[in-house]
Amino acid sequence: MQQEGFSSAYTPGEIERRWYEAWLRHDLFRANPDSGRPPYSILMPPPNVTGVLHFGHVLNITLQDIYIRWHRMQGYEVCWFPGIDHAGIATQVKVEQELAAEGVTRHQLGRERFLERVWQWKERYGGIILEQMRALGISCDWSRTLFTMDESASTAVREVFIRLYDEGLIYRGKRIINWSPRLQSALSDEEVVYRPVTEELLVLRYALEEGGGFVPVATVRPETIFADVAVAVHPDDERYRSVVGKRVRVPLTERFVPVIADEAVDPAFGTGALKITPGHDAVDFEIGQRHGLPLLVCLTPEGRLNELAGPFAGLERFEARRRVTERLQELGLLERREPYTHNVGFSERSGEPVEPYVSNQWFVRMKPLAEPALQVVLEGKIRFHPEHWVRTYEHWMRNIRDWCISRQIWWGHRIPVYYAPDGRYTAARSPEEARQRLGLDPEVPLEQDPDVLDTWFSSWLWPLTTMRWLADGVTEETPDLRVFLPTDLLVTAPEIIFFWVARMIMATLKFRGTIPFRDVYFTSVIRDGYGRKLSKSLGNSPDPLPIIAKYGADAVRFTMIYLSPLGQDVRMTIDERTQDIPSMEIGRNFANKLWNAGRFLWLKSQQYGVSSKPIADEALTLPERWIRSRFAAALRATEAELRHYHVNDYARLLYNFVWNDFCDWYLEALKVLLQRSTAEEAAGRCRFALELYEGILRLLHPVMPFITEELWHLLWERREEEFLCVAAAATAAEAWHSAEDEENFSLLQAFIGEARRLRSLLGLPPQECPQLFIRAVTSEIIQLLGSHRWLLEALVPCHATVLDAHSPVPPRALTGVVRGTEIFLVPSSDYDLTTELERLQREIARLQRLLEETQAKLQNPAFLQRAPSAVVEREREKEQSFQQSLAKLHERLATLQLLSSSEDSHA
RNA sequence: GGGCAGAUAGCUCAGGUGGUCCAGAGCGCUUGCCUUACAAGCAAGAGGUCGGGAGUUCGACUCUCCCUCUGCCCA
Repeated sequence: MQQEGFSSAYTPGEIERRWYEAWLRHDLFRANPDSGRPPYSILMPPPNVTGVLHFGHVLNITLQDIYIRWHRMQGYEVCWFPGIDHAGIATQVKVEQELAAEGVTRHQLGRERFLERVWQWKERYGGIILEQMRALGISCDWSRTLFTMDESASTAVREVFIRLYDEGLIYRGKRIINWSPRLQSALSDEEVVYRPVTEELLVLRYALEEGGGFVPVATVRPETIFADVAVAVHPDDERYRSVVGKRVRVPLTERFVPVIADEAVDPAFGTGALKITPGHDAVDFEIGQRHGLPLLVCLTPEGRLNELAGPFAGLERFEARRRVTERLQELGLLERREPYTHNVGFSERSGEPVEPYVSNQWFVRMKPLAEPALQVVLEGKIRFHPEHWVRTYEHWMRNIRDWCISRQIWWGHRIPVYYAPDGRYTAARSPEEARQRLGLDPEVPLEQDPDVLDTWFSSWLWPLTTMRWLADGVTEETPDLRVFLPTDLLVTAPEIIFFWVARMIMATLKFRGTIPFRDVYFTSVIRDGYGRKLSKSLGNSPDPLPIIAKYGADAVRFTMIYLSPLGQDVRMTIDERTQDIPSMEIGRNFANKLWNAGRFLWLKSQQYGVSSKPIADEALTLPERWIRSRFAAALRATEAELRHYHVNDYARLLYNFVWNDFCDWYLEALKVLLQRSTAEEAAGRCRFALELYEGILRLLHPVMPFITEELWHLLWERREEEFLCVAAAATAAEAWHSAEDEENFSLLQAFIGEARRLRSLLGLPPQECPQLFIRAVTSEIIQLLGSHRWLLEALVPCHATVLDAHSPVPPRALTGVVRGTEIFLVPSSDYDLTTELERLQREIARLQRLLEETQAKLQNPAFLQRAPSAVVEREREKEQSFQQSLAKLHERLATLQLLSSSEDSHA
């Protein structure tokens, strides 16, 4: 394409923009359910419409893209469904903030106009995150993007509500729910976060009606006494046995309430006697129901005391607590007070403590839905990765509670329930249908429920709505549903296993009779250098876009994957001042390495030419056969790692293969090899190298799509409309694997390594070539080293001579032993032998220790008797090899000692 | 309070089914090098009683139990 652009450093920016644009222009990501190819599909967890890209997304999205791209190259018909979530409360809060800046409340604006504002806001800011994701190169099918408030999704939501309502699985009920006084809305259990708070535990005196004393009652919420309906003790509690059944007076009121006995009371807590306030506590609510107690409510939805509180009415709840406590003290009804730390629920969205509150809400009966959803996971029809999440899932599913789906906000799917003036109500698609269902005349006015549905009520239908199920309210079958459901993989954060994953399983089983996905990958949680979750408020959640701009999308993708082991959190040091992530250098350096390997091959191709066929197998040298065998192994291993969702191992494997095997050894060998070849051979070797390198690009494409696409075009004559993105995956022939070549080459590597070690002791400049003597013991080694002398000489570097076992060697030399074979490096005359003497002595001591350990084992009769014979045999071999090496080193030591003493005497 | 995960080199982490190279990588550090692609690099090196204790075993970083600490989820 444009080979003059092969610079010495990889510059990602322009390349990434160019290729993403080209992929989109050629419509490479659009799925065709009718292609007849085997399908592979993924549902993208829809980011919130209010969302901005953070590193959790980067990891999540990259993981999905890897699997999508990998399967695309394997020949699957791939479909990745993107979308956006309307994020009810989060979005409404954002827009209300905007209004607040203008000095307007949503109530002043009214429902209609407020919703218009939200839609305007959505048009302006919604989906920015999808734009941001494009910078990562994700290959999802943009033509299928769905917004959870789209007409089609909303229709399906309404139909599902009506179906469940008709089946009796959705009901309206009075329940204690989590109420946010600030949001004026119910919250789901999942929207409440618990934090330890130190408050005061008060012991109050509830006077016995008959006189003669008090029952001491412990509470942290004195302001709710106005709604007390009983005092409860444990049935076995001796202290209170005599008062059970009697009546006590609620302090500050004229009311008398019974003392009851209930198993739920913990006798060890406080005084063992609790006030029962069913209107303001979930446990009390249940106790109240068990004992048929009345229900009193003394707080308003705004969190202020109501008329039940008499003179305290109108006070805000925490102010009320102080005032009530004061008054109790004045009246001598406060026995004692002590600090008490307990967990208090806070609203995740608005931050204030939630108020347990009795109100009319809509619920989904979960038990019947949970049962089959648990089974498909326990039976392994859906597999979790890592597997341990199954236990958490099971625990939750077995203890599941009904799902409160109504929210007292305006932005969301309005509950399709209509109320008649006579108080009757029904779910319906329209007021007309509601009148019909209720048997009312057309002119009877109806009122629609003002509440909207929990955001997750649309999310749990995601596998269905993305594929257009009931998009028009009637059509149950679509091409996408037929081909792409069940999807193959879901990649998501573990914290939404209950909000989302579990409920999608329930909904898809319920409405489609199938599982929504086969594998679920729970991603790592990204943390900063201190182990804290990344969050905007902590200032430790950098914007990925500048980091992508700085290091390149491929580098960021690669680093994230490289650092993310399955089931383990990821720690990344973040520079809080510059918002930089230094570990991104891993990926950037690797990309640069890959780039330069390509540049090297390109330069060599220019120099030697490239033949149309690679060099014949018979003409291949050991380094070439070795790297081909290693490539075959890397290919097999990467596929296995990806299949097992060990993505970090996939990245590490390729990193090590490219860097250590391909660049450090094969390319270094190739430099020498090309010089030693005829022109024809050299062109064939270039061809061979290029084909191998192309295989590497194919292996790396799923994780580093841009740089691999660019190199794929730079190094070959490609037509404009050819893309690595849709090319076939790499392959390797069976015959490429050769254990013998791998063994022989690793032997050469060991010799080169030892020689380099000796060489570095001399501190020689690179041009200088010392003499290297190798005294080989077997003819195989003599043969191997003799025929690869050129490789040793180039890579050490040195002048090498291979000798047989009994040949003399120069007395002044540094010594090493590689698997029983001695090597000698001859230093220049001024080298101080004492350094070498000391080194030899250390080496001897080290081997001596090892020998002793081995011998200790071999002298242990229990070991000889019980250990498997193969293990014993190996120990014997070790013993022998240590002894041999020691003998040689001792011999050297003696020679050198003699030499150095004679040198001393000369001096 | 219930459940789960983890504790290995200064930092971040690898080390299925116990013996295999005196425990590995990257970064950082030390030394020498701008050596025919890459200083975002090359070569060599230092650095760990594998959280503590007990047990099982001929043998434990690897299995069991207890303890300590860290984090997460749920109530």
